[in-house]
Amino acid sequence: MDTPDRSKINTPLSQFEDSPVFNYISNLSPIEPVKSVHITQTFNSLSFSSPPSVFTSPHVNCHRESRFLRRHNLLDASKGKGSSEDINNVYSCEKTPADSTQPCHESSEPQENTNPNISIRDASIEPCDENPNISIEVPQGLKYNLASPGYEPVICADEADSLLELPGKPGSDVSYVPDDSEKDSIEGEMHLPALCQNEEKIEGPNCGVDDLINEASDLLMFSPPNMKEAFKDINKQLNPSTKLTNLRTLLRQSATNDGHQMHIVDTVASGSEHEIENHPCESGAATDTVQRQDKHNNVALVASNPIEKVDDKLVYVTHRGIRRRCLDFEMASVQRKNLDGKSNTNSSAEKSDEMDVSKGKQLLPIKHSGDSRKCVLPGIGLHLNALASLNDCKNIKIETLLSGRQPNLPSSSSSLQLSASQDHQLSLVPTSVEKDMEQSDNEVQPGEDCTQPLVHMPGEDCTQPLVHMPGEDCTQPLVHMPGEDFQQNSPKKKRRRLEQDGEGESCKRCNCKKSKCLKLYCECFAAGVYCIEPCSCRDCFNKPIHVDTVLQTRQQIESRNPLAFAPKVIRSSDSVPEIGDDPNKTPASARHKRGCNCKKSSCLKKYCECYQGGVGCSISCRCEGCKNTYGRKDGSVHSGIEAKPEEETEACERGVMENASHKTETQNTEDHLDHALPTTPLRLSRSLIPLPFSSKGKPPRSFVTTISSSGLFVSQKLGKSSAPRSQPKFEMPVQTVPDDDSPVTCIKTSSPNGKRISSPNCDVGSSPTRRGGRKLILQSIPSFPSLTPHNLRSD
DNA sequence: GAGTTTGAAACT
DNA sequence: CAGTTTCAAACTC
Repeated sequence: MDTPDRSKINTPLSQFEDSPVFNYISNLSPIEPVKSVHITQTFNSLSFSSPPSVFTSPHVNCHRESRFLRRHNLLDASKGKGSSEDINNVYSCEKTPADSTQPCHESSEPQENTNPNISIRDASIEPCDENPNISIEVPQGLKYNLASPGYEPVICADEADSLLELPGKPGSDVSYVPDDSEKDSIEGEMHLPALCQNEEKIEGPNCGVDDLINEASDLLMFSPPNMKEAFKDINKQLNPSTKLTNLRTLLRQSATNDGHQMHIVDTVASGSEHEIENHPCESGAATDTVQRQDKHNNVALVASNPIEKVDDKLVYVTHRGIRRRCLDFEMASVQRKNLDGKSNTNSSAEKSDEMDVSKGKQLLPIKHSGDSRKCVLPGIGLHLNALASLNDCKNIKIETLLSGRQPNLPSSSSSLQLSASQDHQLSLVPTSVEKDMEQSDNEVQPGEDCTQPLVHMPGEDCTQPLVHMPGEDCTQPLVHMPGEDFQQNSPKKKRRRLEQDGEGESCKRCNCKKSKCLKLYCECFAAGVYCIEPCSCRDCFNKPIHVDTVLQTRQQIESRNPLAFAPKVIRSSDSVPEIGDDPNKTPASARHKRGCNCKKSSCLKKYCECYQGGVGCSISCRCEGCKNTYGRKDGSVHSGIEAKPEEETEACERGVMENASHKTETQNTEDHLDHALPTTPLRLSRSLIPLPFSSKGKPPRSFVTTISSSGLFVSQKLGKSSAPRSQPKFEMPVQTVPDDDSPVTCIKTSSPNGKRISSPNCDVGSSPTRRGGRKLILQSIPSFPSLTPHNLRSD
């Protein structure tokens, strides 16, 4: 693949050089010509792909997440194929990411984050978000290229700078690359004009270069592999052509910087692709390295790319979509990396891997996080898991707070039906989540065990690794990743540890033997998450491969009980304690949706879902001899959460307490940091929460809710600040506001009898439910812009 | 690690 | 809707 392209590229370049036009352009700004060409290709591919991706079914989401694969595929595709829809999707996704990176918004993040990791995360994350939004965004990307000048030359320039000068070089390369892509002659034309415009605007000395660089970087983002080739060719050609002094300088810089650029670009574009990034980084060292990288990348891509096989695709995609899946997917890469790292000294490729590890420690982790997140998003669409996992991760890190977002995920998943609207929602959710995640990750890493994140990254399963990492052996995830079956790992121990830590729940690990992980017995499935390696389940169908089965099963279950996947615990207090109180008579801030039915555990053990969720029992509970430390059914314990400490004797409680303290601390810190970092969102997302909104949480709602939820969380933070919560499972009320609220209220309202309320009806609207809705709504309203819809709904 | 307890989920 | 069974987590040893 590469070879032919290179040859192609070379010829065009030489031609350009010879042409007077080329000279003229070079004089003005060497980049321009290149850009025009390059852009055209990129856009073309992107533009075409993007729209489909957006509208595509849930799978699309997954694809989005699987940027790596996509990229790889894209690369391959661009070189040779580029036929499959998936590929197109990938492109679109990539585009969006790239675009995102380019655009001031996205780019700003990377820039802002001095830490490579952060930048990467953001980049990776952003794309996902954007993707969802996307349908439109893709066009934006195009627009950007075309209209980019208008879009914000200044910002772009800044971004470009932030991206590094490297991009500039790459950009040149990129431009060449497009040339290579003979495909888009037409597009090329289109782009050219745009480029011209850009150039004109750019005409400013600095601006021109920066812009070019930016664009180039963008291009690179889109097609890293091409970039490499382009670089090679460019270097060769450029060097010969003395005319392009600027280019030379750029190239020289690029030689040193390439690695950085590549990293950035790759990270941003691919998000997850360690491999790619690594390669680029290595390549940065020397052009030769670039070639190697190209090969290496290809290899990696091939290996990693599941796309080749449909099943593989699904798997990978889903994985990305889902943390766990990401683990699998990434695991392979990780293993590779690890292997490379170990043996790496020899091969450049290996070096690249090492680069990832060493250099990238920051990057990798970030990337991983980002990837995982990304994956999550897709996963979300397919399965709630992703979200949950994300949340889990966040929770793990922060462990504190909020729960909020997962619900959204579930809802989306619950809907399963992937309507365009849903997609959008999904996209939205992910974005917020991702941001949060990113933030959290960023923050967390530093604060926590940075090492862990690094470790995780590879596997990423944010859920576990993150959790484990800190306390346990971060390495485990890696180990698992490789492919093992979690079975080997003792899930119980892990769970216990996690639980003790206080947040084990976030990382769901099941041990199902007969349910095939397709029933609510399975925690993973119930949480809307795919089973991961750590799981010791048997005959597990709760895997990306069996997406269809999972979805169908979910639908069936939801048909029976719309709230089946809804978060079991609702926290009213988090966002707005006061509001939360309403629903329940019980003091506890949060309430279990259905309420427990404990008879022997006195609601003092994890057998009790309320206790397990860190919430007090409510009227809806039918428990006997309730002694729930978080709040008794009779309401004796008012501040259930606060009360916890009293009775809590269990390690879990301890963990909770600790977590709570940590949470409070983290929250406080985060709150302070919120401005700088999106920590808040992170918290939210991390908060755990699993997922479950689905129940009724219809995807669309989740959408809205998610957005609003973030706001809610924010408000919560501000309002409550520290109230520690130990709610592993719960999701959050706020986010779910619409959905959850109804259910919650229903629960509460219905609960009087003491019987569980399945409450499908409740959602609709019993008066009581309205209350819950109101509360939630109120909370959400302030926080989010999107509130309007909610309000309307609530109304 | 194996076995028991527990309560939710699923089934009738 | 109630009762029973199934299931897997939680817990104990």
